[in-house]
Amino acid sequence: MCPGSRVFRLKCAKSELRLDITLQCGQSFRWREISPGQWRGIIRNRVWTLSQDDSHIMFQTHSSENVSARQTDLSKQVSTIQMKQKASFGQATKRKNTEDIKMSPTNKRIRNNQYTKIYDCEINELNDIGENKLKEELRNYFRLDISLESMYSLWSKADVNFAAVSPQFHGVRIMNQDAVENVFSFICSSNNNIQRISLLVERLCKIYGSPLAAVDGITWHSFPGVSSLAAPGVEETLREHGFGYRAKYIHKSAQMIMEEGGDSWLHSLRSLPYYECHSQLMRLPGVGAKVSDCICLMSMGHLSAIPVDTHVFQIAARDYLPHLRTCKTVTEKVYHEIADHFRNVFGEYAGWAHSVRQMIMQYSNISLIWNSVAILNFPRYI
DNA sequence: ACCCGACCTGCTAT
DNA sequence: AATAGCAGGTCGG
Repeated sequence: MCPGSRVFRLKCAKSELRLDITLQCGQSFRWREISPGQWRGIIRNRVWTLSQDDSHIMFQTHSSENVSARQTDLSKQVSTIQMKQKASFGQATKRKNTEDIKMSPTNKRIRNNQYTKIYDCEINELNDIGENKLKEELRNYFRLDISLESMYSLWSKADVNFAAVSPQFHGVRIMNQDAVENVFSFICSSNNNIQRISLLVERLCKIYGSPLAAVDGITWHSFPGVSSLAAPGVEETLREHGFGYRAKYIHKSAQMIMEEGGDSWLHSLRSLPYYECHSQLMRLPGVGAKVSDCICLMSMGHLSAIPVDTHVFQIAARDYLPHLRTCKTVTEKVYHEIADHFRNVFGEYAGWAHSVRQMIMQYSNISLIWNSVAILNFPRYI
């Protein structure tokens, strides 16, 4: 572990949580394996490092105390200007943002590293967080209040395929993610691969997020607020940064969320019944049925939501619903038929069960491609 | 109601 | 060395 901040232990059997698959299976796109068995990422605007043994999760959090002190006056100026721009999104002109885009790579590098000083005071206030509160955040993020062992045995009874693949892969969890991060990450996911999704999400944070802490020389940024993604010029900027057609979706969705009432509107969807939540999210540009279900499942607390992607469609047609083999495309009707089928099979936590099965299958396949003898590792990103 | 092509980008496999 | 093919989709005709 990185020296400087204290390492805590949270009692948690490995059969209840397996970090490697859970963190790298395409739920969240911001976790990195910084050394074997050691993961670093962000929960609730704090940088965490996690590892585990058979009985405990070891964790530590990182604050900007660790940010190296090198900072020039120039970069301070740059960052102050940037902050002002961010703060006054309402009055920000398109031209200001265009200037932003055209910054030289050097200036960009300076800028990206250097909001830090400004945030020091805020972060230091956060330092006073007790061990118990951190543990609570961890429990909440991984939904540790739900016992997985009993769920696995339930799901194994419900589905022979689950029973077949699950024994070697206990502890795969659906995380309870931040809704804003979830929405925009999965807008990035359309017609895309995990490697590039991770890259885009990281880029989004670097451009529009704020620095949280520098750890081992790497500055970690918060996920951008909705208002900064709704600001003028965002689409153009994101296009220049390789987001392709998703740039428009991100910008328009951010604007729509702001019109509806911002974060509080998004969070209020949690309390709607699943189907209503699902259709409300689908109003956002770039959010179709599949992405909406990802969000329902991973950040809205609707654990019966089943994201049906092309892969799920193929498996469903092959192994469960043969009459769908002739379908050319996944229409809304077919989509719901597949989702409803798995909800009937698995019951209340169908989305979790189904995702675990998919992840395991995917994990196994990918590993087998990488090493034809043993199941070793998930591919590393970046 | 269903089907189809277009859409950005970057990595693979010919 | 160039180029089709494709990746956990979405949208509009």
